[in-house]
Amino acid sequence: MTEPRDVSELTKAEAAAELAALAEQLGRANQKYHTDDAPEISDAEYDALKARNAALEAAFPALKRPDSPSDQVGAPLAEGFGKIRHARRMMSLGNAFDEGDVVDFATGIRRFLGLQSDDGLAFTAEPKIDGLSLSLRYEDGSLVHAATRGDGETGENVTPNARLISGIPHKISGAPEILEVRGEVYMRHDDFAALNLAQASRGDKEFANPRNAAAGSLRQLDPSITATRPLHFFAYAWGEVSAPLGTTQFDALKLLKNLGFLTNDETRLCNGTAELLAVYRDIAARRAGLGYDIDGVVYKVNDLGYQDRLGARSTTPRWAIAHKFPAEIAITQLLDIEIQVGRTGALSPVARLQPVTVGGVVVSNATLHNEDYIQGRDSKGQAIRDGRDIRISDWVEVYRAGDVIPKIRDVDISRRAQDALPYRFPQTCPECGSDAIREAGDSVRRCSGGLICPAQAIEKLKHFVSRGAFDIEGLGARQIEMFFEDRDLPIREPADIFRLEDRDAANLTKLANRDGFGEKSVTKLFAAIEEKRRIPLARLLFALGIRHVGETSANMIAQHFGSWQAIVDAMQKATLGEGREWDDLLNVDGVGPALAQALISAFQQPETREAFERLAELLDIEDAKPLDHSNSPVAGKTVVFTGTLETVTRAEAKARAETLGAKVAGSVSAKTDIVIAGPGAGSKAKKAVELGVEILSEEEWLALIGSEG
DNA sequence: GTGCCTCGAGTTCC
DNA sequence: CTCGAGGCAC
Repeated sequence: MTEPRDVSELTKAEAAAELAALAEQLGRANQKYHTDDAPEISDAEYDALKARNAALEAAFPALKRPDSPSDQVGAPLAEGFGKIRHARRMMSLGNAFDEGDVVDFATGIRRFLGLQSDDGLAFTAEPKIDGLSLSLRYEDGSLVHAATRGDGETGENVTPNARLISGIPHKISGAPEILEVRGEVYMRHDDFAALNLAQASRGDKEFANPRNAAAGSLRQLDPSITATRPLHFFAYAWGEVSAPLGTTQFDALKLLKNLGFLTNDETRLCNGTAELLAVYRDIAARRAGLGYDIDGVVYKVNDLGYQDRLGARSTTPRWAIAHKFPAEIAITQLLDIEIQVGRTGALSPVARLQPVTVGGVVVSNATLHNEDYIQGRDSKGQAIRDGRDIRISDWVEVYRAGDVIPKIRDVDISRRAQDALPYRFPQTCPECGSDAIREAGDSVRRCSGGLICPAQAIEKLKHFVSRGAFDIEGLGARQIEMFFEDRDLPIREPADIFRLEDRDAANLTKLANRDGFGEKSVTKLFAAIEEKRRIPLARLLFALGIRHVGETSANMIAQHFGSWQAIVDAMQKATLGEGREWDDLLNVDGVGPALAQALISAFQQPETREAFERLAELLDIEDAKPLDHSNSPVAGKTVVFTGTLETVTRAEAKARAETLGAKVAGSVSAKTDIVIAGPGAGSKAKKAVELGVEILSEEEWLALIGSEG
C-alpha cells in the first residue's frame, strides 16, 4: 500500500477526489462487514481509511460530502444480508464419476435396506443445474424468507431478491402450514449472453459464466438491480414441512409443481441402474440444447419411506447422488513448482501455471499433492499417467476436480523441452531449513522443525483462531501473520493472544498507535479475545492442532474425559502402546493408535506440554457436558446387536441407535447394557445371559426406541 | 487380513 | 472437494 500524501500537500481537486473515493470504499466496507465472513479489508485498514477521511475533512471543511462516512459513525450499516439458520440442514450430494460408481450407489442402498433385488427400488433422475441453491420458507402459504445454502447450517437472507425471481411465488395455496422449498437459481444461456453484452456496453465487468452471473445477481444488496437480472428457479427438494408432500419423490415434485413452482420437466422415473444410465446418456447428448448449464444428473431414491430409513452421513444423504459429467480440461504450461508448508509440517507442492481458462474460470495454481504424484506414482506405488513424471516447463492438462479444485491430470511428453530435468523434491524445509522427513508408509514429507519452523508456527496459530476453534473476531489469518512478525507485541504461541492486552498496557509502543490500528479496533479486538477466554473443552482440544485430532475426535475425547485436568493427568501417566491409560484412550470412539500416540506425545513433549500449560492458565475451560439425550431411553447405553434382524438391517439399526445416543459395540462384555438378540443368536446371547446383561428381542427394542420417531 | 466408511488435512478461486 | 489414512466391522 502506498503511503498517503500529507493532507497539506493536496490540491482542492485532489482532496475532493480522494474524499469521493473514501466515501465509496468505506460504504462498501460497511456493507461487506455485515454480509461477509471475510470482509474485504481488516478492521485496522477500515480504521485507517476513516482516519484519513477525517483528516481530509478537517483540512478541507468545505469539501465535506453530504454522504460523508464520518456522519455515519455507529449507524447500522446498510442492510446487508442477515443470517438465517436452516430449519433442516441443506446437505450436499455425493458424487459418481462413472457408471461403476452409480452401480455401487444402487447396491449400497439395496444392502442398507436389505432388499434382495432391484424390485420396487425406483429412482428419479433429473439434470443437475449449475446454479446456486436456495431455500424458500412458506408459512401459511406466504413466502416468509429465502436463504442461500451458506455452510449448510446457516445461509444468507436474500428474501427481497428472491421475490423478484420468476418461478418463486409469493403466495401459494393448498400447501402445508410450514413448507420449505429448495431448488436452484440459475441463468439461461441466452439471458447470460444478453446480460454480458449489456454489461460490456456500459463498461461494467462481464461475468465469467452463467453461474457466477446468477450468484452475483442474487447477492445484490440493491434488489432493484436483481430485478433487472433474468433469474429462474427450479424446485427439486424441500426442508421442513408440517405435513408430508407425498409418499414418493416424484409425487412430491408434482405437488410442488401444482403449488406453482417450476420443476424440471426432464425429471424421469427409473427402475434400476440401467434406466438411470440411459437417462444420463440421453441428457448428456442433449446437454448443449437445454439452454442452461448443467453439470450432471441427480439420482434420488423415489420412495420417501426408504429415504427416511437411509438417512444421511455427516454431509450427504445416502439416498441421492450426483452423476457428474466429465470435467472440462485445458492445456497450459507449468511455470514453476512451489512448496508450501502446512501446520503439520507437510510439504505440499503447488503448480504455478500459465493462466488458462477452465470451465469459465481462470486458473493459475493447481495442487500437485505430493512428491509421488509429481513422479507419476500413486500412494501404493502404482504408476499413474503411465508413470510419466511432471517437470517444470512441461505442457500439462488441467481440470477442476468437482468443478472446483484445479488439478493436473496429465503431461504431454512430446512437447517437453530437451533440457527439462526431473523435478527434485526438496529434502529440507524451504521455510526453516530443517530436514524434511518422510516416514515409512506416509505419502507426505514433513518438516521436522516443529514449532521452530515459522511456517508451522504460523499455520498452527491460524488454525488456533479458525472457525471451529477459538474463532476470534478480528483476529484472522492476516492479523496472525502481522502479529507473528510484530517487534513489540509478537504472537508466537496461543498463550500470547490472551496476554496481548496486558502486554499492550505494559508496552510503550501501543497497538492503538500502530499503522492502521485505531483506538476502536483495538478495543474491539481485546473484547473479542476476552469473549473467547471461556472456551468449551472440545474446542480447545481441536484448537491445539494435534495431528489426527479434528472436530469430531476432539468432541469424542472431550466427552470421554470431561475436563482438561482429566486429560492432562491421563496423558502424562500414559505410556505408548500399553497400560491402563492407553487402553482407556483407545476405547474412545474414533480413537486409534495413531491418534492416541499423537495425543500422548503432544501432552508429554516438553515444548508442547509447556505451551499448553501456559495457555490453559489463561483460560476458563468449560467441562464437557454429557450429551443431552434426555428424551432418549438408551442414551449412554452400550448396545450389541446379534442374530438376524427382521425389520431393519444391521447398519440401519446401528445408525438409529447412535442417533439416540447409544454406543453400538460388536461384542458383549461387562460394559454392555443391552443385547438385542434376533433369531439365530448364538454365543453373544449366551454370554449376555452369563453376564446378566439385559436381553431384548427386536420387537422389544423397537418398542423401547419407537417413541423417538 | 481385507474392505468399507469417515474424518482430517491440504488446496483453489470468488 | 478430494485424497489418504485411521478406525472399525467382518
